[in-house]
Amino acid sequence: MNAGFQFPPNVLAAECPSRTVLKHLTSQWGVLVMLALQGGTLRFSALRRRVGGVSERMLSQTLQALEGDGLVLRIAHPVVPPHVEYSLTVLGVGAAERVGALTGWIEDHLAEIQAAQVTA
Amino acid sequence: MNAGFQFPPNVLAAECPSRTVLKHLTSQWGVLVMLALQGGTLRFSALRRRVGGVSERMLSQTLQALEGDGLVLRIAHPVVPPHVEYSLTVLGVGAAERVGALTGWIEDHLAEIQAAQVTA
DNA sequence: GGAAGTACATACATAAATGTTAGTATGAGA
DNA sequence: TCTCATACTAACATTTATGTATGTACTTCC
Repeated sequence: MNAGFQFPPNVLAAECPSRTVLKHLTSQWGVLVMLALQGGTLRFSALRRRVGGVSERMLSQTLQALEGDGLVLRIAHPVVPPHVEYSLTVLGVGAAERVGALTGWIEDHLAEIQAAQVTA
Repeated sequence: MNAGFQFPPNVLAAECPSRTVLKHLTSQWGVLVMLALQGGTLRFSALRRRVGGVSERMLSQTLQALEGDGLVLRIAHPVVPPHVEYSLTVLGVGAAERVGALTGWIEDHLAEIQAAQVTA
């Protein structure tokens, strides 16, 4: 059924397949896309406006990676001006919660961090 | 006191300073180092052995970034064969908890994710 | 005596991430 | 008619991340 991996999964192990998922989720744009989709379904261009600084290319690549991991659902309506909607899968909602907890923590403690930066 | 940033902090905004901290924490090695230090104080070489795949160069750079954000504490004992200890600061403990929640989630749901990858 | 371990820095080289520009097919609005 | 918006892809250029090799100063173990 599965290849010869070590179990249970451990991200600290270099060859653990969880590393790939970790990379997708913690990539610069991966984090932000998950966060943006936490607010609900969004179209490609709306997502692009929501995530400050993403290029179309990066957004599309990031979405494909997350879709490939089963975290994001892509629904394309075959209409003439393209209409595609992105949302979180059930699995994605769980991941987004943890990602959101991290970014939320950073936002809440940014002042303290900046104070530490000056002192150090 | 502070420059002309927008408040409150918002990672979805391209110019928000929280983006820098996010980058450090979600960098490939940043995540893993925080995780490794969750288990307690470690010396440089022990840390290197713990985090599968890091090179000395990356480990040292990562530690410096995290130290600069006030998340990691570095204590150097001025002895002849160098002896340096790394640990999480109070601030770092909070960050590590969120990072750990994310990596833990990934490890716990890796099977589901892999199933989705095959199907998709 | 020679090898190995410690905690790095520095220089160089390469791999990976990201950005920029242009292009596609078509409909709506000025 | 001309431009804009949509959701992309492909090609190319650049920046950033990461790896590799080497050196250091001194000590301990074989």
